[in-house]
Amino acid sequence: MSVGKQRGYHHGDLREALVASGRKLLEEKGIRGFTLRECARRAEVSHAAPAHHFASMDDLLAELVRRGFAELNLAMTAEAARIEGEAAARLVGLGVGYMAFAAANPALFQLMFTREANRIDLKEGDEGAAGIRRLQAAVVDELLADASADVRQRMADFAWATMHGFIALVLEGEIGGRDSSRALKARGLAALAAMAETVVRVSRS
Amino acid sequence: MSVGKQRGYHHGDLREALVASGRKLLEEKGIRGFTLRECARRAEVSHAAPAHHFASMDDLLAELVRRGFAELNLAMTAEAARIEGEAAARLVGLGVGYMAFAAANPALFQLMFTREANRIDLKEGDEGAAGIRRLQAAVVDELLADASADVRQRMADFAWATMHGFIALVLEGEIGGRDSSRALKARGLAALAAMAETVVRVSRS
DNA sequence: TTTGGCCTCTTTCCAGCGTCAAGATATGGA
DNA sequence: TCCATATCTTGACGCTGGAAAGAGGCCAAA
Repeated sequence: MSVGKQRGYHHGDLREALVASGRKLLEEKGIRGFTLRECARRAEVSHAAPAHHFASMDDLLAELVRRGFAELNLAMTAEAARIEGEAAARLVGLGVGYMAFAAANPALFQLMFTREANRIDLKEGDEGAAGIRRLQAAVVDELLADASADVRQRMADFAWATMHGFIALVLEGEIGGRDSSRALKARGLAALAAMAETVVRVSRS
Repeated sequence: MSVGKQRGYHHGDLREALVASGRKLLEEKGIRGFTLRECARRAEVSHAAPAHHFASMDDLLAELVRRGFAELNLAMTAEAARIEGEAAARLVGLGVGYMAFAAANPALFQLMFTREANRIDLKEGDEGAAGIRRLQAAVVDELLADASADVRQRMADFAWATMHGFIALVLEGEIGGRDSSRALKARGLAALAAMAETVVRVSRS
């Protein structure tokens, strides 16, 4: 409903409208510039209306984070599926999907991974980043089928740390601040390649 | 002055007191729970007093970040200096210092590396994380003396990404959430070892 | 079709926030 | 000693998140 039409007393789908305006606002102003009242304003609704859909501002932020993880999962899965090659190539693919999502949604990504500093608690049933860990662990386990559980865990740590650290530093401008997008991608791929190579080497030892 | 003594109209060293109370408050409440008025309250001063020492709240936060980078630099330097071994061992040492600082100051560390999302701008002369990059680059260059500038840069990226990513994920509870401190350190050292080994391997090819 | 209950949204209010302006007070050099 | 200046307080403004109370529209049961 309501594309271009006048809306009456009821909004129609305020919850989704708040999620959409909230997400845009988060990217525009950063987490500290995020306000519930501005979200409501952009949804053309009174400042108290959101309370009927989200118990608090943190509740809306938690929903954004939840959807962010779902999308991140999708981005990684899609990129890995595009690759027909071996497990090592798929490991790189997961990293590419991870970085692509982060680059497209920098503020949301940073919020997803600084929930502690921002005191954002997910709901009970919400699994957070567990899906991402599972995606990676599956590929690492495939590469290290003969290794001990300990080695497999350590290589999964290492793989996640490398790809997470690289894009986190890029988002802060600490890596490749002046690089072209093209050059930056090359640097990212180089980091992912070094990571995958290390995992593969362990599998052969 | 003033340990246990009554203080008069003037505080004596309000600037340092605000930095101290601010840092504690940041760790206690997280970035979104940080308020200038609470800093002032803890320094036993009126809510408007900080304005004479910091132009704004962000100005105080920027000062905390600035000092954070200085301390991080020190922690890394000290840990690397403790090590008498080869460059590879010192590279691991830098990572140990990095992680130790982050673990001791989680909220500050996360703020230092999410300035973008938090819209914290450093002052003109402030070099931010450049010192950290230099520390790492020096060791990596030593290991890869014969390599091209491109390879050296990519290995520096890789080294920083791995150690940053690992501790960032630990702070979020994504890695080693249930581990003992001892087990967690072992996992961190394993990640650093895998990283250093990769850099060394490149130097031999 | 009418009616009554419920969900959605608005209005109003509160305390706390960052920041500014104006006034009070102490300090230290002339 | 005196006064300019730096430091701190008080009070005010508009903003925020949240609670409370009432108005408006929807829908199912009668």
